[in-house]
Amino acid sequence: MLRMRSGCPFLERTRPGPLPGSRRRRGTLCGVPAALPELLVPWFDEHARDLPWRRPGTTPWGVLVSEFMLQQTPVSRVAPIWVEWLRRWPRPSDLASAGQADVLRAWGKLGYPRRALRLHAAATAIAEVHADRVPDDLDALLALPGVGPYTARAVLAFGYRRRAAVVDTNIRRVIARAVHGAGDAGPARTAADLADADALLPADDPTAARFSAALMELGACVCTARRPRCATCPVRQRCAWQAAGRPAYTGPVKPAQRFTGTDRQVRGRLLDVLRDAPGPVTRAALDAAWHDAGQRDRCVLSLLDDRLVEQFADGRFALPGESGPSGAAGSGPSDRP
DNA sequence: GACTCGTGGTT
DNA sequence: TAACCAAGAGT
Repeated sequence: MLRMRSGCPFLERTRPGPLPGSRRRRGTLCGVPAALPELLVPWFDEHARDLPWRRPGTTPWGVLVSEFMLQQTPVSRVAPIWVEWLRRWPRPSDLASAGQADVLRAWGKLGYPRRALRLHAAATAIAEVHADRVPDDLDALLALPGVGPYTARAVLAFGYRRRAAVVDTNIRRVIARAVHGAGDAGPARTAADLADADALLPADDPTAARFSAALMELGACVCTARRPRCATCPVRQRCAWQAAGRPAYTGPVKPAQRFTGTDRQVRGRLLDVLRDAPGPVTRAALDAAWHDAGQRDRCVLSLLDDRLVEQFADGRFALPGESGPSGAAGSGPSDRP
């Protein structure tokens, strides 16, 4: 049974009967909450940030690249890298033709460099399997490496202007507050989160796509995690969290993620050495990157395992695909640890 | 479902 | 200033 929570203005039905395809299970909103799109889309028309991947002429490929880069990485750091990538590799086949070492260097310090390899692999698949056109089909997108539930739907919505429920950290937070009246989203409930987001979407494709972008923008710029700017929020009058007196988040607290001293820091240091080097480096060069030999070796192994690093028969290390010692037979990357 | 995977700006 | 946070995906 779906129960209307008190003070939840977006749960008002705007159509008399059940909607086609709507299911009345827990976590699904009943009816179309029309107020949210009508408030948010005009606000977005006026306040949307001028991000490079939102400019006219951006292709679905450009959108896909932006979504890869934006996975867990702030807009301000992605923007300049995205511009350079799209200038250098304007089509999937252009990226597919590049070497992995060049791709990893162009990725720079965006973080999570496995994303760069996955994007390269996705570009290869798009070029070879999809005739160099980014798929506009959900399952085909999900089959691409590095493309998960969020990115696949984001490409549909922002690349093809289709009605697709995108669920990211921003939208989860906005829904938690404006719709459910909670202080924050809490742990992901994938199916229910998707149903919530879908229930908010207007029926037609372009408006739904625009609305999804507006929801994310609201979460990124107004309904922020730390200090939400409720005074300037276009949804304030209809926000369940406001109506409830902005109660504090009460759900489980996720343990703070550390970085200093972790394998992630060590891997980052090691990769940084290889990115900055013009070619293969000796083990001694990597030794200088981290003091703890045991942890260092473990991280080198994991980088080799992730195909972010290669080792040559002469013992030296390099980014994948980088040319090894010249003229020496059998000097290519070794599969041995 | 809990962990892991980079990096740097903000509070 | 240490902690929090940022358009998630893969295992």
